[in-house]
Amino acid sequence: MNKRPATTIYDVARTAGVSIATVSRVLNDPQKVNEETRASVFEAIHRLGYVPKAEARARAMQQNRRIGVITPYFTAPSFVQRLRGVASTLRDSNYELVIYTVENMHKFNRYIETLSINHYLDGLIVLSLQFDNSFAERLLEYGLETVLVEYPHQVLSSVEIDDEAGGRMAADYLVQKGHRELAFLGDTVIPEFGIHPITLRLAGYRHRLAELGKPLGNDRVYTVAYDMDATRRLGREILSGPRRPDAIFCATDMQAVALLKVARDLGLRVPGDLAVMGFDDLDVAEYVGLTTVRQHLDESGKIAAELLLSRIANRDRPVQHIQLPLSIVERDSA
Amino acid sequence: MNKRPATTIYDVARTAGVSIATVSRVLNDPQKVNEETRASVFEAIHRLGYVPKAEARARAMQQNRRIGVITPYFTAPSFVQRLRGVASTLRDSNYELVIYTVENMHKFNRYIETLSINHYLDGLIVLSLQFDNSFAERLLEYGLETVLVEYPHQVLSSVEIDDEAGGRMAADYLVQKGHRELAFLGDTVIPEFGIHPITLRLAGYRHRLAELGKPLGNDRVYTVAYDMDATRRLGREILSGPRRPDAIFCATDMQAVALLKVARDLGLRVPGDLAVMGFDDLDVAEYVGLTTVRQHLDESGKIAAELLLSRIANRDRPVQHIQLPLSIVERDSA
DNA sequence: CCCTACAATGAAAGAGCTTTCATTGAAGCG
DNA sequence: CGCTTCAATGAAAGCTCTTTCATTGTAGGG
Repeated sequence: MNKRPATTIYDVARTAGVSIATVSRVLNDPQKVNEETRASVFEAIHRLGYVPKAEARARAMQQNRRIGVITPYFTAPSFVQRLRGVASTLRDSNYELVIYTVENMHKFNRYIETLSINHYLDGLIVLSLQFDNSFAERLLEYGLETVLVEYPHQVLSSVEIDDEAGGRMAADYLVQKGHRELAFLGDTVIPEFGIHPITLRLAGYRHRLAELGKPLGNDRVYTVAYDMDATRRLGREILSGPRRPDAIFCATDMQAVALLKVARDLGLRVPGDLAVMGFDDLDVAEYVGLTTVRQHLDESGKIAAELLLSRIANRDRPVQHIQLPLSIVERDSA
Repeated sequence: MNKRPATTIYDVARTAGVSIATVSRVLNDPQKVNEETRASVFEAIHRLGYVPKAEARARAMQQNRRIGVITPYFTAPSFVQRLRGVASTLRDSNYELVIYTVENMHKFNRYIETLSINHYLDGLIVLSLQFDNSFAERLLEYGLETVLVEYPHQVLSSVEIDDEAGGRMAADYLVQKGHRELAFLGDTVIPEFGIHPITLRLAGYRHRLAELGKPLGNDRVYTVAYDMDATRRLGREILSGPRRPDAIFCATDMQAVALLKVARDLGLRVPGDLAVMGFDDLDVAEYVGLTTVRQHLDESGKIAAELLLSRIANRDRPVQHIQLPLSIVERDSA
């Protein structure tokens, strides 16, 4: 049995009349090599049927140039927007973006284990997932650089916002605009992922309202599943009921948008009869003119990615806990 | 402090007090090394949690399979929604999702070339990018299974919609609703990616309108950059001008939403004074109650992924060109 | 005892890549 | 024209292992 030795990068280099370095570059960083050279290298590759050996490649590369993002099954626009931020940073950094979606903690657990062990990511970004200590230990032990978004942790870098402050800002804003009958609309807690910023937003709102002498009664706090239809149904109920609030702070833009629509359907003038305020500043907020508390989602993704890259480039950089500022974006709804 | 990037064979050797050659032998050819030595090497391996690195990576690359998605820099909601579909299919299939964003054809070209050769993806999905024959040849030659979305190609599988038919459907719908002064609003052509469904949507619309005896004059075709602000400005102009149309078909939901907002700001009743119709059925269409031509973006991503997986599982499956149906989703705006 | 045989081991040379660093030639510019 | 800049390239070092080959020590055989 005569084994034909596989073609290597050397064969390609010889055939194309260049050095192996150039061949390697053509494959990994093509913009660094001249158009013509590139063409002729490709031709050689093509003619010899060259396929790089994964094992040798992995060996030579200290890095993989891959960043993973773990996110809850990404159906919520807020995840998408953060992801977009991550992608925009990674795009011009020559890192690949690998996405892992998890539906439950179990799967999350599995990802953490296998990813940390087989060292084939250079860094990890975890979006909006509860993160317990055992995960952190594992990651540290295996040296997988990680940045958490929306869930702080002692020993890992994180990017967060102050949800409570956001609630307070909304309270201040609405009261200052002269509204008297304030309410809150949020979604119900999903226990699965154990993270629930909504609770904090409500707490801040409520607390501040109390300070301003307009305590928020429990009958003014509505909760509903994170679902358009359900939210609209509830909205209709609230808005056509006897004691209609004149301003509602919604825990997320999605709910605010649903409410806005109901209000319009009912012929209410916004913000005259009803002020609606959201939280997040999703793209859609701009489309419909929703006044909202902006948490700059794109930016949070961007910053998380930048943080990660800087730590990867230099392991000595300290762990950081970045608190992103919130601001009120005034549009037409409140 | 557990700052361990990765344990190498050298660490093990040092710990066990032997040379790396011996460690290697213990792993690959154990009977060649003395019983006691072997035991102590194993102990060291255990204590350090050593996993042969290069090998582990290569193995991981071998068995963890990867699907790549190439998309234009994903800022447009329609890409995101398709991506979501892709992710949802891949999620329970043991495939990783790797995302490549391209800003121009040049970079796209690069990706195609290197990805096909590197053998590093098991399949590829291309979203909304013009795809010329040389790409297809390259992919076929290197056996990288590919599915195109929104851009048909002879020899590669694809998932498409009939944009022209969509335009016709809109025309039918609006005319049947009794509107008389019809117009069209679309975004200007971006030559970069060479794909422009908008043109087709307009063509279908115009053609059908002509058939229905209501030819669309050029003065009733508005174009504007794909940008909220610009669209709103133009919208204001159109709607407050002398010959206001009573129905506008927008080439994309984004524009329809912008227009809707302007109409409301101007106090027009929708759909009484003005009917607005979109195209895509983005999430936002539902939020704001936009009547639109649905192309089921999530579904297109899902189907593309399924198609891809089935071809990967069985190379004999035929190439398919799937034409996704369009439908009109009647909401409140028209 | 000396000599061969052989088991156990380490030093060092690959293996097939990537990446750094230095070199070269061609612009750009005052 | 000299001088700086910069893109394109090759030489060589480096990555983590495997394998070859030389070395050592020990056990038998004469």
